[in-house]
Amino acid sequence: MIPTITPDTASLPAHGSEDCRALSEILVRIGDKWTILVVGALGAEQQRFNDLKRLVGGISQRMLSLTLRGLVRDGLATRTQFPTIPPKVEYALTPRGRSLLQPIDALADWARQHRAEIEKSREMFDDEADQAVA
Amino acid sequence: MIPTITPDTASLPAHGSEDCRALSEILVRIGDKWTILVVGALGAEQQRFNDLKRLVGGISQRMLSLTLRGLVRDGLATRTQFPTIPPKVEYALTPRGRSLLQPIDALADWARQHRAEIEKSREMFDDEADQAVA
DNA sequence: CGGAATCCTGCTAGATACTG
DNA sequence: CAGTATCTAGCAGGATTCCG
Repeated sequence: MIPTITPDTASLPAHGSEDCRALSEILVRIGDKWTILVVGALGAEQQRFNDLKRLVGGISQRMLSLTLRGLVRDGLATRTQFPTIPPKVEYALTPRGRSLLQPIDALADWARQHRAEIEKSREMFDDEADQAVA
Repeated sequence: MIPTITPDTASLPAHGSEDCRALSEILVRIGDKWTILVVGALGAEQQRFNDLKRLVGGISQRMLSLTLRGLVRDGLATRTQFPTIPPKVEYALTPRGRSLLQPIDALADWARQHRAEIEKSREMFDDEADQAVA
């Protein structure tokens, strides 16, 4: 029986190959188009729905709503609604949500350090591809 | 002019709000369904195409091919082909690719530490939703 | 203001078949 | 063995509309 790596039973050699499926799971969770940006927008302080919408430029109401509900569902954010008129709802990161900022920042650091090189690699790669065609 | 956070001009408050778009970029890069698993499979040592296909269970030839090409394009992996019959191609992480393993592992650690709690939060959230319906 | 419901569409990724 | 080419279904996500 050879152990395989699947999105459901993922493993990274660095950690042995039992159950790193956890990594795959959370990447599905935070690897989508908006979650990280919303978490970032919530990072400093709690925010109201439309403030978040403005802060995270380009997001639709639908996707902001879905993203926030996902965060709340996973206990990464809280939703507090005030029964005023007009209604007011505030979202904030939970301690668990804030703890996510650290590995996220590590990734962001890596991204900043390697962005230029990666961009250069891409150009080289694409240029070679063009030459191969010509 | 209020600065906004978009997938193209992303920012995390933790790092000031100029150009954390880099994070969003690399999340698009590694946040997909297969890249992390392939990087993980390449983590220990170089691998041949069909070995990777076996290692990363469930991936199609097409997606493995596309994923590998993306990694090579970004200078995260190398492709070495031997003009033998039958052909033999080996993929390996570059130093840059290996350096990615560290922030990835930080994320994996976070995932392992919080997986159970998140799972519990989800069940609670879903139960409450069910009650609301009933 | 803060959503939910509906509709519609482009792209992703799986399956299959073919090639050097 | 190591891919590419083609076709297609499903779904993510945008736009729009309506509601408390």
